[in-house]
Amino acid sequence: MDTRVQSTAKPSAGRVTITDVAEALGVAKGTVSRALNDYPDISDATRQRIRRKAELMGYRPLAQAQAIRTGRSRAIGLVLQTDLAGAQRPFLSDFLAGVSATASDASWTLTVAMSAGGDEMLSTMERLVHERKADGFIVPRTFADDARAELLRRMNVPFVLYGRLTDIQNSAWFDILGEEAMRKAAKRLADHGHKRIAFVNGGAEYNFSHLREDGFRLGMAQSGLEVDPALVIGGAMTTEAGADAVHRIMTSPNPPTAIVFAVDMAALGAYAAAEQLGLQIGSDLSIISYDGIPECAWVRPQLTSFRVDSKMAGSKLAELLIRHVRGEDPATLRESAEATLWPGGSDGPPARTSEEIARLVAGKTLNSCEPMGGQA
Amino acid sequence: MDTRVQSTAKPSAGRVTITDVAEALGVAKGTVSRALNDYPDISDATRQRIRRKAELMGYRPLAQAQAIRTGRSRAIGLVLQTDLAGAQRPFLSDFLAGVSATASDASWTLTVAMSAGGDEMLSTMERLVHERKADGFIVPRTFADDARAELLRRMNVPFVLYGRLTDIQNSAWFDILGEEAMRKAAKRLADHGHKRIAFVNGGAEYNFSHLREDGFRLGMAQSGLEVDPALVIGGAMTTEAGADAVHRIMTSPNPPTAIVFAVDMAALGAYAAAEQLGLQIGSDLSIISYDGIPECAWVRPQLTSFRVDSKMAGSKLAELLIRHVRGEDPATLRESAEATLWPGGSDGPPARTSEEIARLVAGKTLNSCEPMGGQA
DNA sequence: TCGCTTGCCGAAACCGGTTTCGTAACCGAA
DNA sequence: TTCGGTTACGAAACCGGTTTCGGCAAGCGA
Repeated sequence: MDTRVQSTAKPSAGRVTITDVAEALGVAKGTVSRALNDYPDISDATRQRIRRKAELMGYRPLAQAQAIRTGRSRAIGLVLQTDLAGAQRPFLSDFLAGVSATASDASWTLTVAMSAGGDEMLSTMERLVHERKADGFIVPRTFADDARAELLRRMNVPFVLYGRLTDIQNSAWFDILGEEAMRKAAKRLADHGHKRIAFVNGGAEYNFSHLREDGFRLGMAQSGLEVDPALVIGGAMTTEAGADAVHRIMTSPNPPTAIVFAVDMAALGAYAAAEQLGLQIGSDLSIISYDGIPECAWVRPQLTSFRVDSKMAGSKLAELLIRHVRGEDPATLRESAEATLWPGGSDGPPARTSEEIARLVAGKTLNSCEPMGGQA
Repeated sequence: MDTRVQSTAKPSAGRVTITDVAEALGVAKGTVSRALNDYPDISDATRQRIRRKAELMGYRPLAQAQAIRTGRSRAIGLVLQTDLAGAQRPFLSDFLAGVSATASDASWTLTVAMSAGGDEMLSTMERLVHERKADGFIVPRTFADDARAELLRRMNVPFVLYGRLTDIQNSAWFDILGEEAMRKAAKRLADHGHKRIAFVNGGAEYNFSHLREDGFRLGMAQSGLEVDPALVIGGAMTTEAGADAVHRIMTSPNPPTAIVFAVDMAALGAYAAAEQLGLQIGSDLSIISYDGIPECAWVRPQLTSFRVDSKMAGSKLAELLIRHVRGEDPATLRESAEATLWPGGSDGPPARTSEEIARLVAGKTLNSCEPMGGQA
């Protein structure tokens, strides 16, 4: 009768270790390791035998244990900026879903940290690398001059940028062609019959802002329209900033009949501003934006926007990073995708001329102007 | 020929290891380990000496290496449900910020995974445990009967629930007292002068739904009002479901003048429904909700809601989990907090009686009724 | 037949820690 | 002075893997 007690409080509680597999086959554990890792000095017959047995026993190597020798633990690092919580809120969930799905499929995991910007973020990344909690990083929201990329390059840690970098550095990236969307937005408005079209850009510190402005200008040029420098405003990343920009633009002497926004959050500010100025969005003022955040469907009329598939982006970035860590040349790890137009009711043929709008607005602006009231 | 990319550099590139510290002091590395881990058989003098030197050299133990012996890698696990992406979107960013901040302070890290619900989620958690990528879990959105909690209990893995559990199981949790908010919401509406108040609840599978309904009923009772069973609808977790519920409630023979919602996402649906029915929110129909998601500030009038501090919740949960993993009795690891009222313009004294509303609505409902048009 | 590769695998060192075990040195009591 | 018991630490085993090293046997050309 078997009277053994199972109370072994070993840390390997229940796990199948490489030693178990080796003993079951009567081979050395080094042989098992080499067989599973495709070393060339293991015969095909033995490799097959070990493979099958390992599979059968449900052996899965412990990433931790591998890491202390190899330095790699199959973990993707993602450090988010705390003070951008509002800006990333709409995307984060989808983005994480994409990253996580791809990571899981490859038996990788995802280590997430949030920190303030600047040096704190850099030291967080350094800590994760030193503690081997991340083999490489996804770097979201690439800055025109990105300290994170610099740090990682210096430490020789693989990374993939979400957003291209201007300088011709040897880095991997995935990006959505925002400039193409901006070009199409300008053309779409021109096709509606708009002549004076404004552009509200995001922060100049982000690399995408420059690209999107280029795209807008290209679209205008292709439609035979001129860009009035007075109608290009930058730095609008929030609803408040967007509302403020719209207010300034629409109260100028020669207001536009349409506005292209680089980011949805700014475009949403147009609704409050338009209400204040007595303008109807979709007729008096057409707007098209970019991002495709769910809030687009909240406002009336719904915001026409170019939708970015954040889940796909996360998935792609994870894939590129894993390939990078596995040794592929980063220069070959560059991909892009396009945003797709989601038409709402916020754009259409101009209902009034610039002069009519100016008169209309002039009547309203005698009152004080508070960009956005309430909780936000 | 071996084409794999072998790491040529030492894995410990630049790191200070325990051996470095031991050699620098001329002691055995076991001694360093015991000194830093507060073993009782190390003299105070030696302990101090080692502590100082380790600090000075910038030694930080490698969680991975510790893990293969101790089984713990100082990592918090968080598995999110993919198909709830929409529902968690508003909170996720803040929540992660809280978890991450507390984790970082304790030199812990956060491993995030997303998966579909059901068995896939359970096996994801199992994988993370076996691979030692998580020492314990934060379990968000507790179900009334929660398979995750069961699994973790069976595997003897520490976890902390975000949301109480009904059965008197020996588990740790943090929770916001939603029932208290619902009670206050009912009272506030009663104080406005409302007599007929409806309640739109979340899904019955969530434990919080039962608690919130109890809170609503308590508030009604305390205000001397009766709850009409016809005015209590459950299962509304999305905007569409909320709009649908409002439509059903307001087209009933004896409609209410106010509605309390268990979740903001459902409450937001009231705006579309009210517009369709020709009702003014804030006067014809008062609504108060719960969650305090940023979208509350988007709608007009702004939604009065009880705001949950998700960042604080994440932070608390992380703290409780770490203490749990460190050995504290889970029964002592239970905390709660209250949501705070954020007044908007969506509630006020009733502008019409139930009969007037019924007549008003009757005139509108001749047309077809589409709950929500557009992209969403 | 001999010597030399070459293929294949076992043995052992190693990674960076933790934990067990054994013992020298010190202590107070006899 | 001797003896038994602590105290405090070194040495070594161990965790679960990877990687190096060396040796045996088969294969090959001379």
